[in-house]
Amino acid sequence: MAEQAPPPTNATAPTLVDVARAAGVSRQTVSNVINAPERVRPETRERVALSIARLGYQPNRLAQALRTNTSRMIGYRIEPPTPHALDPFHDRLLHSLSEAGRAADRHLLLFPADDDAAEIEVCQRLHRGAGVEAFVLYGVEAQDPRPRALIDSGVPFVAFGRTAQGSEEYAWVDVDNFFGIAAAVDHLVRRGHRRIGYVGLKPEENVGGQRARGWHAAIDRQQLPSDCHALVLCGQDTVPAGMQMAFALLERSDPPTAIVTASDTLAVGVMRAAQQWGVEVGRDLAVVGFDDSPTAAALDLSSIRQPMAEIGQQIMATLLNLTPAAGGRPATPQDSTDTLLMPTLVIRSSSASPAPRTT
Amino acid sequence: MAEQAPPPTNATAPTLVDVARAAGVSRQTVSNVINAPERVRPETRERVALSIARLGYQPNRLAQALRTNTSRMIGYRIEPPTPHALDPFHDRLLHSLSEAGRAADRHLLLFPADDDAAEIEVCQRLHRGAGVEAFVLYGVEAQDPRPRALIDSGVPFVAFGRTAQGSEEYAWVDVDNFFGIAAAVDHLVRRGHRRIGYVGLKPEENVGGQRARGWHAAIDRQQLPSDCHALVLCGQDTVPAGMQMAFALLERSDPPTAIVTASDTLAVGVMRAAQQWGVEVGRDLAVVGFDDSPTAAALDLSSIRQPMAEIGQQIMATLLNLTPAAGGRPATPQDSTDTLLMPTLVIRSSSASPAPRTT
DNA sequence: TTGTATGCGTTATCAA
DNA sequence: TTGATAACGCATACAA
Repeated sequence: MAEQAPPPTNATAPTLVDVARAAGVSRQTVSNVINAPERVRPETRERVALSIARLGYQPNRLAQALRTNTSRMIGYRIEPPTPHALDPFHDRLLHSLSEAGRAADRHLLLFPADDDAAEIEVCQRLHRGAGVEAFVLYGVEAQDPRPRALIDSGVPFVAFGRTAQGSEEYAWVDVDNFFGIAAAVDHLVRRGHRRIGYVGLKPEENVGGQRARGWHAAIDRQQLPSDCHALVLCGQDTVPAGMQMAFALLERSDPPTAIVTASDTLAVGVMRAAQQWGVEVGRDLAVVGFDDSPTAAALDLSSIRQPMAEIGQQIMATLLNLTPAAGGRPATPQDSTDTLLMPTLVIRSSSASPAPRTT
Repeated sequence: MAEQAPPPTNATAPTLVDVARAAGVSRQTVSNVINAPERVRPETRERVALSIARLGYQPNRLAQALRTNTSRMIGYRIEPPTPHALDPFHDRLLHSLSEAGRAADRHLLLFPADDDAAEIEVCQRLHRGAGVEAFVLYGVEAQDPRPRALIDSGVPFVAFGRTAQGSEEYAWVDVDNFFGIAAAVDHLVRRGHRRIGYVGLKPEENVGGQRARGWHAAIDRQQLPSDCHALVLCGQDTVPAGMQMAFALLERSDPPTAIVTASDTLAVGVMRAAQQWGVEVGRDLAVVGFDDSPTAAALDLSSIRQPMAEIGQQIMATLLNLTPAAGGRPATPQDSTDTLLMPTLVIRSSSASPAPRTT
C-alpha cells in the first residue's frame, strides 16, 4: 500500500518576508536582490543572499506567474501516436525542446487535443487562463487553420514546419527537406547510381511536397536520365505502403538501382520488399531513408538526419523572441525569426554502389 | 518574418468581478456557483451561470493555483531518448497519461534531468515552488534513491515499475512482466514448440529480472526439457546485442525452435541474426517480442502488448487518490493503490509452429 | 539605496 | 443564502 510520507509538508516553504525578516530588511529589498541586484548596495545584497541561501528560499512561481501573468510554460499538443510510424520523432522533439527550455527556465506543458479546432481552443484557454506563454505548432500545413486562429486571438506561437509558401506572417522553424533529399541523391550519384527512384509521402502535404520537389530538382541538377522522373511513387507513411510502392518500382522492366525514401518507415517497407523480391539491399539495391530513427541504425539504413538538438534550440529561441515582455533575456544561440535548418546524411551500408551490370 | 498579431490582448480576460458585476451579485457568490453550487439559491445560480456563459468567463488557473497552492499539474521527467530503443514507449506513455489527465483536468509538466539526483531535486523544487501536485516516477529500480527521497520531502508520486519487492511504502503501477513472458511461452508450447530459448534484458534490473523469472517459471510449469534453462542469455537492450545472443543460441548443437525475447529491440536482433544464419523466422524459428511496438507490427513480429491506455488511467487515478486535498473528486475507473496490469499477446506470423524435424 | 502601499484573481472565514 | 474582509506570494510604482 501507499502511505505517502508525513503530511504534505509543502506548507512551510520560506517566502520573501521570511527572507526579509532573517536579513533584517524589507521584503522589497529581497525582491530587488533577485530581480534587480544592481539597485542594491553590495553589502545588503550579500546579507540578503546569505539569508536566501540559508533558508533555501525559492521564489514561488505561482505568485510570480499570477503577478506577471506568465508562467514560463510552453504549450505543446501531444498527438496520438501514429500506430504505423517507426520513428519516435516526438520523443526526440520533446526531449530537445525540454532541454532547450531548461537554459531559459521554461517548461513544457503537454495537452491532448483531438483535432485542429480542439487544439486552437485549448491554446486560447491555456494562454488566457493559465498563463502559458506560447505554443509550438507541430506540422503546420498549407491550409492549416491554426496559425490564423492563434494570430487573431493574440496567442504567440512558433510553427515547426512551414506552410507551402515561404514567407509568412508568423515565425517558423523548419528543416530543409528539399536539401535533405537532394543530399541523398547526390550521395547516390557519387556512388555511381544513375537510375534512382523515389518512394515518398503524399505530395499534397507540406513535408511530402518539399521532399518530392527536392527529388525532382536533384534528378535534373545531376542530369540523370529524364525517365527517372517516372520512378516516383507517393503514398501513406506506412511499411505496407512502402512495400507496395517498392514492388511497383522493382517489377518494372527498367528498375532503379537505388531508391530514396521520404521516411525510415517507407524505407523499411522498401527493404522488406527487396528482400522478398530477392534483391539484396546494399548490394543489388541502395536505399536511403529519412529521419535517422533508431530503426535506421538498427537496420544499417543510410538516412537523412534532422538536427534535433538545434531544432529544439531554435524553436525555443524563437519563442523567447516572441515574448520579450516575459523579462527573460533570450540567452539564446542567436536572434531568430524564421529558421531553416540543414539535415545531414548518415551513410550506412544500405547505400552501396550499384552492382556491376550483368546484362 | 513574424509579426505576431496585435498586442498580446491577453489583457482583457473577464474575471470573477466582471461576472459578479454583470450578474449583480458579489464575487464570492460567483465563486460559490462554481465551487459549491449547492450553497446558492437556484435562481441566483442560474443568473450567474448566464453571465458566466455570456462573458465566456474562465477561472484563472494561476490565481486558483496560488490560492490553493496546487496547479493541477503532474510532473514527468523526460528522459534522454535511448538511441538504440526502437520502441517509442515514452511517446505512448505520455499520450496515455495526458489523455487520462484530461478527464481530471490535469496537465503534464515535462522537465529534463540528467540523473536521479537531479530528478529528485527538480521534483522537490517544482512541488514546493510551482505547485506541481505530484509526479510520475518512471522505471523505479530496486536500489532507486528517488522514492525514499521524495517520501522524505513530502512530494507525492506514483511509481511506474515496482521495485524488486512486492509491497512498498509508496503507490505503484506496473505491468505483469512475469505473466507476459509466461503467456508467450504458453503460446509457443501450444504451437508445438518444446525447445524454447530466451533472449533477455539484464536480470539484475527490475524489468529484466521479472521477465527472466517469468520465463524460467513458465518452462517449469510447462514441463519443458530442463535443459531449456540453459537456453537463456541476457544483455543490453540493443539490436546488436540481440543478434549476438541469437547467434550464440543458434550455433548450439541443440538450438531452440523458438525464442522469446524481453523486448522488440532484442527481437529485431534475433530476426536479423536468423536471417543471416539462414533460418526463416516464422517457419524455421519462432520469435516473440515484448511491447508491441510499431516495429513489431511492421515486421510481423508476435509481441506482448502492454495496455498503454490503462497504464495511463491507473497512474492518473492513483495520483489523484494521493492528493484528495486537491478537491478533484477522483472521477476515476476505480479506487486504486497498487495496480498490476495484465499484458496481452499479439500473435503475428513470426511465431508459427515448428518446422517438421528433418533429422 | 531602501521601504510602503497597492493589486494580480482567486478561495476561505466569518458575519449578516 | 449571501456578502464583506483577509489572505496566497510576489512585483511594481512611488515615496522616503
